[in-house]
Amino acid sequence: METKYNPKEVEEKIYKIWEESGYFYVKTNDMKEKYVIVIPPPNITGFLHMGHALNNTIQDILIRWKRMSNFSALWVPGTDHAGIATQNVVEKELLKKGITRKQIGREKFIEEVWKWKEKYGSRIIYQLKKLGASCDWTRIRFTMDQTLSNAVKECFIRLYKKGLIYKGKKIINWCPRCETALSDEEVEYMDEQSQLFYIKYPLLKGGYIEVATTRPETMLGDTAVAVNPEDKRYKNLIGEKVKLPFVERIIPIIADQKVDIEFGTGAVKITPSHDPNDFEIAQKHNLEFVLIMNEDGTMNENAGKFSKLDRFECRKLIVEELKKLGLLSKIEPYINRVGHCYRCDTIIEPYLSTQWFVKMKPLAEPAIKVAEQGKLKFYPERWKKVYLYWLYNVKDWCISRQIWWGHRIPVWYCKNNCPPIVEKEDIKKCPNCGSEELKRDEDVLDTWFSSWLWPFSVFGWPEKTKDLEIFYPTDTLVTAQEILFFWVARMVMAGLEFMGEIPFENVYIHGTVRDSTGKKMSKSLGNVIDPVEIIDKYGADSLRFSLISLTAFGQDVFLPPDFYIKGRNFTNKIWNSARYILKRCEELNLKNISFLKNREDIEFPEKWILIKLDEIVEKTNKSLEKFYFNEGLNNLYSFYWHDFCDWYIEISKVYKDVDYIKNIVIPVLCEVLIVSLKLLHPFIPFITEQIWQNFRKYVNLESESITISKWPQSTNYYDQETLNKFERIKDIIITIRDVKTRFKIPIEQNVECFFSDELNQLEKDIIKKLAGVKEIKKFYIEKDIFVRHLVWGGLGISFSGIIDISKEKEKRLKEIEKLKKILLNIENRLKNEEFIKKAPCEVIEKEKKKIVELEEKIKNLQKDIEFIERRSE
RNA sequence: GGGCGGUUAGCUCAGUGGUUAGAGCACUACCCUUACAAGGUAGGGGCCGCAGGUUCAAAUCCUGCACCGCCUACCA
Repeated sequence: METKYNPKEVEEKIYKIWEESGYFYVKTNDMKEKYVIVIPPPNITGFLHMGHALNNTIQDILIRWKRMSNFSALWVPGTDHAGIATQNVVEKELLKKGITRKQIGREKFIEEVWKWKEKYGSRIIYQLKKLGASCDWTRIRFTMDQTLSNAVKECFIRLYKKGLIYKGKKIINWCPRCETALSDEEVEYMDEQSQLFYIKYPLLKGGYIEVATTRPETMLGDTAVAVNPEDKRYKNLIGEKVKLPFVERIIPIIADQKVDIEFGTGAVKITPSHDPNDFEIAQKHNLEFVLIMNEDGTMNENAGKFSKLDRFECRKLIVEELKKLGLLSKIEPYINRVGHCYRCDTIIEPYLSTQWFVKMKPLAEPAIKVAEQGKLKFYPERWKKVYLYWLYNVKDWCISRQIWWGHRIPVWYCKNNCPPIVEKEDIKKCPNCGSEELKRDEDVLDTWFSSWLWPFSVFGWPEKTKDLEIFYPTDTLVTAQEILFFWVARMVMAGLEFMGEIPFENVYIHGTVRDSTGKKMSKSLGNVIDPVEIIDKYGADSLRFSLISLTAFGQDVFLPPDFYIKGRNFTNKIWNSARYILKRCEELNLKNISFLKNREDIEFPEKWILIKLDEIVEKTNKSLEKFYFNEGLNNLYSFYWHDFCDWYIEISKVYKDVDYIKNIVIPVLCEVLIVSLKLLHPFIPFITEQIWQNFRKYVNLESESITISKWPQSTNYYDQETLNKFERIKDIIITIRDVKTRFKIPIEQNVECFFSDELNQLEKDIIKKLAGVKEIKKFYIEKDIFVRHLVWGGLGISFSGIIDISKEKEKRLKEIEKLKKILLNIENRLKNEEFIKKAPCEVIEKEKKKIVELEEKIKNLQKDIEFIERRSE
């Protein structure tokens, strides 16, 4: 074994073995209790980023833990076809060759997308494997697979027949660059510095009414001006007519409660085809609908002389012309929220359009119930409120997209105006009139319309497959807050609607990974830390360890650029400690080492580390059960490094009795190592597997791979006396080291020590080795001995030439002062009747004990001072 | 506007009412002691954002405030 751990050599090789051995494959004919996670399918266009790394590490921890705990643990992987994103990527590729999608046509374009998918679509899968994800790759799914497409069609048809899917003309979010409708969730709002324009609209009877708007170009589509019926300023104008500048349309002034008297001028222009509120008002008042834009964001013929202009060019021009006409009374700076396309960042246009919608209220009701009743659990729980709030206010879901890549809507229209035909199989004839002149709906479905079926479509729904029967519902969903509405809420609705059961019981929502200043990591900000780069340089284990160790339960994590160091150092520590133990096995030529069956006849250091080991098993289980991954991992870190390496392994070097070493020390070292490896394996799978393999030559290990080994159980091994004994030795050693450091005596320079209490030979040997002591003698006071008084007794250290003894006195005086303060506090607490009355007994007992301890400590310090004073006389 | 989260060591963060508030990194001193310098030993460093309150007891619970971040909403 090398002195430095080299993850690069190890990880790739090990992953291959895991995959080939089929450890991640779950057989349905040999089922134990199941534990199922379906992956949040990454986009085929995606690259692994820190968010993925965190998300998938957490899933892997859960799955590996459950797999070792004797569950049939299934993690279903897959990818998402990501309609708009993928279409954009492929379009850009084609454009490099000077080809547009419209030139080659729909069929050819889709072929191109499939080609692209075959080439690059599994990039992210490859990266997940690098991370160590133990998915069952035999069950990998893609949202455009035949079976999943079938599920989408089935879902569409069922909802359509139930009247939950309808086609309607409404204001939707339109992306003029992607030239498609978007759902409300796909729009990202950003506060932007814009302007509020105050425009005078000429009244037919003479004079003006002034309106305020942020989008003056939409005035070309105005069909009314609205005021609040209570507004005294405008009461007499209600029913009057306005002559709209430029288009010269005569439009009415109407009254509506919704108009805010306080805002702007109190009069609002109504553009029913380009604003959701105006749309509603227009419906109520039977106003005209005038669409003034083309799908690409240019003005259409209704815009008169402004037609063909881009919408923002048009805005500029309109403002100029209004100025010329003297109709622009003022411009105020104004901050408002502007919607952007979440795929291409283009400013969204609210746009009147005919689209397909899902009626959400009936689907939301059961999804609300399961959360309210606590059947669906959120970790951290606060997300339940967010989830419910969204569902209480849910609006209909616009599911049609005017793009080519995706699931095409299974609807045909007959030339003879028959009702739309909704069918799973492609049809040739109208079932109504027999006409063969049918036209299929051009649109495809929102990508999330396939994702919301994911927890059962991956198992073959609507076919009644064995997988579906066994694995649905799944157990835990691990995801980020960003897609709570997009995906989680909708999956719950779909699960309840189509399967009659929630798709998962636990929703664990982890934080967002940000840079060290709190910003989201994004390519455009240039603040991205690339996980793949870190895996290549320092190993997946380093990345996983550092990420999990830093990420508190449900909290966002701010990553400093050197965050991987903790994991890198720790894996190296594990590596070297294992190397040491292995070397000792080798030297003694030991084979088939078994763990101790009998823990009676062993010395206290062995007992101590085994007690500590038992304790860490229990702690780890508790942390994992509550999804407190960082707590679990940091406890393991501290146990392994500080208890095991710093203390026990060092003590293991003390023993000279070869039989005891062979029969007791080595088996204990091996047991602690192996059990620790198991506990660490879900977090850092590669290095733990590699060491497991290295030890198979020497230790009787239950399985050929740690991946399929048995998860440790605590045995309630405990003994207070051993713990006390160990603490005493620790205290003595630390004190000697401290004194030596203080007096600049090198650790390796052996000194003489004197101790008043009894010490057995083993204890003496341990102290000698770990504190650098030549000999330990019975305590007595002599001139050139430096004395420290411990709770356990007087400790003297022989030395020549103390450098500054007055500093020692000062230090003790300071310490006494501090302790006296604490002592006074506790004494007052104990004098307090309320405290005695109300505090639990054990707390009071604890406080009393503390007093004794503090008094003892103070006494010892005073003895030290007396000694120092006597010496310096 | 509403909601949620955060504010603890120089930095990134733990701390789920009960000792004298912790970790990693960074820092200081001494050590290449044959598992490990990606290491060892010892150490320095905190009005726990501010102001009140509840409690025998508050970093922890409550209220208000300040600042940072996020999510949401039809003030055009």
